[in-house]
Amino acid sequence: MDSINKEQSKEVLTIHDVARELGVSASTVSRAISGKGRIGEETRQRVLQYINEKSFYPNATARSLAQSRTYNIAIIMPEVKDLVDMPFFHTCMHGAEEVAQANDYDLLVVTTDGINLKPLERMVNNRKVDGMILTRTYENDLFQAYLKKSGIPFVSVGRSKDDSVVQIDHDNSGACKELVSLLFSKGIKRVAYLGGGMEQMVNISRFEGYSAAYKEAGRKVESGMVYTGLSTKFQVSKAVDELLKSKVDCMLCQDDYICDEVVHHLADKGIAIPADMKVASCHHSRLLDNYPVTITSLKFDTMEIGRKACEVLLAQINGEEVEKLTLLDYEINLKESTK
Amino acid sequence: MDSINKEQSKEVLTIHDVARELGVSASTVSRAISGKGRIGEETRQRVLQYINEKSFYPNATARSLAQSRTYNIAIIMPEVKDLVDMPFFHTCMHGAEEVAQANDYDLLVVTTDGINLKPLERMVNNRKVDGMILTRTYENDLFQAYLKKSGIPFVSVGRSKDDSVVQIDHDNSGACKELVSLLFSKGIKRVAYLGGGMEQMVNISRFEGYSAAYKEAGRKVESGMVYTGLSTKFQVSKAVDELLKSKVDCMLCQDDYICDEVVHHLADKGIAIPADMKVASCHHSRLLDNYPVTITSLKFDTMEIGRKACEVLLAQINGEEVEKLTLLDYEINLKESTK
DNA sequence: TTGTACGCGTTATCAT
DNA sequence: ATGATAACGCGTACAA
Repeated sequence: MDSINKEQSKEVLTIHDVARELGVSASTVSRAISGKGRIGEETRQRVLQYINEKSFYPNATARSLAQSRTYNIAIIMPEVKDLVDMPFFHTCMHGAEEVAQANDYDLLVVTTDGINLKPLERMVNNRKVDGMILTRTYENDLFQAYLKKSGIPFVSVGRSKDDSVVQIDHDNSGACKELVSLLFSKGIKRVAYLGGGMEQMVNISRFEGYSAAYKEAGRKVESGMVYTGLSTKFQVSKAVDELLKSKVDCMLCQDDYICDEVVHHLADKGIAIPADMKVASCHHSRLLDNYPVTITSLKFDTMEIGRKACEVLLAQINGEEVEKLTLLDYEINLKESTK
Repeated sequence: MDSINKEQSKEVLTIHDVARELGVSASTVSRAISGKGRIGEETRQRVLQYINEKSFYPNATARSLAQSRTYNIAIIMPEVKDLVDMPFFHTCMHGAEEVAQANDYDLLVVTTDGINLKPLERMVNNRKVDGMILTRTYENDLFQAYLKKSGIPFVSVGRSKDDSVVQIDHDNSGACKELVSLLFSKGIKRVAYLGGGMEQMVNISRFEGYSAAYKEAGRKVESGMVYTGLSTKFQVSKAVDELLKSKVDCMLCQDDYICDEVVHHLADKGIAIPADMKVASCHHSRLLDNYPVTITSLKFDTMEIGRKACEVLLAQINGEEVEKLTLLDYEINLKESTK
């Protein structure tokens, strides 16, 4: 009587219920499910079939507690102010999620501005995740410093100044270098650079590539042809105006946001692309697809960087030795804008 | 000796360590932290001060197990194909996360296409979350049906055909109705409608509003002025071409994606907005900010819908009685395009 | 191969 | 007000 009531009142099955029903012990059921430890193939099948029939799913929380493993990871997302940044981070997140799911992991989102450590601390202290993915890196990165100190496994999407940090990135530097070299080889001599904030590593990498191309060509970057720290449309258009006075052949834009403004401003001025001015972008997005003239740009597989970051993180969580630096491939799309 | 070793080998503190150190019992520490149950103010302070000093944080997993509560919720995101959809869902997610964090909850992301139930089932079966937010609703919604059957608390961002589902939405219908009525009152008589797939509830709501405005004006919607199911640029431009033959005054676009194409196509045709044709959009995004002419549109606070959805879900999880339907406000921005 | 017993770190019930 | 003790559901060393 007692046992019947007990059984009926159970909302969901536990490993013990299954064990009792099958006349085996709970540990046997556990072994059958996890595949760890020796177990007779026959009983194994019997258990698996039963839990499949009854659609029993082991309690993830209990498993977490017993294994001190949450099967969760977190992805730290920046607060996106510019809409153009959103596709990158969102798609990256999606890639990470895909790999996470495939490994029976779940993905937790944490959004932070670039300053406040609180959300990170909370996540670390609560121990609800086994590791973290950092999706925007800075030259002086407080988040990395904190995570390193905390001891929690993490990887960074984007380069770090700290070599001990596990980094996954597109080869932004190599890509920009090759792009500029390619422009040179097409007879485009004076390539100007229009960039945003240099506190973000991705922007540093791109500028490095630009500089490297000049160096390899035996030339020096002319200071008058480089604009960085551009954050508003007005600043971009002003930079364009100044560059127009100094006889540049091509404007290389650090990202599609800047490129968007450059294209519009040139159009307003009645300057034809590519006849009067070449334009190229260090980052492609569909924003660039809306122009009458197609834009030469670098293309990175954003989903892939998310996937890779998650793969490396999981490997690290599993105690495997991982590469400190994983550089992903890029595509250079030569289009009309540099013809 | 034994106890010293034990203490030293501890990686992180537990509630028992704290208890032993303070000469109290574990339950007292628990009470001090949770605030539940009676406890002397003096000891309470003593415990709180100690755990603050030692920066002790209770193990979230253990707490989950004991309370059968995960302090996690999931947000189900659609796989975004159109870039224009991304801001909505991403911002909505951000809003939800904000409220979640504020309530000591964490947010898990699950991306699904509109068909495959597996990711949802996995989430439900694993019991890693206390509830879910559904962010895209369909007229015939398999996800809602499944979640309802599963018994897990959930809310939907967007309307549902099922009245028993807890829904949070902008008043898309009301907004569209008011917009069209406003256009009528400005002397704009023939307002055409260009919309996408009618399997999504948001699109159904908008069209309902459009129809309602006609009805209120004592007029009937002319079938030749309504295009739905538009999904490619080509389809949109073809619809525009056809409408141009039939003397419409204004093209009302269901979303910014369609509006974008309409604006571009009209420009290609040399048709001036608003002189030759008025244009309005049922959804605003920064995509619309890039045009030479500003576009009349509806504006919804996307962050707010995410926040609200999370609030209602948490209330529901806490066993509170919640409204079945929460409609959020909207803004109508009258701009040049309908002057 | 299988079962027993204990640990994982809390919360909650019942005494005191 | 506080403490002992039993859950919560699973994993695992150890024993059989």
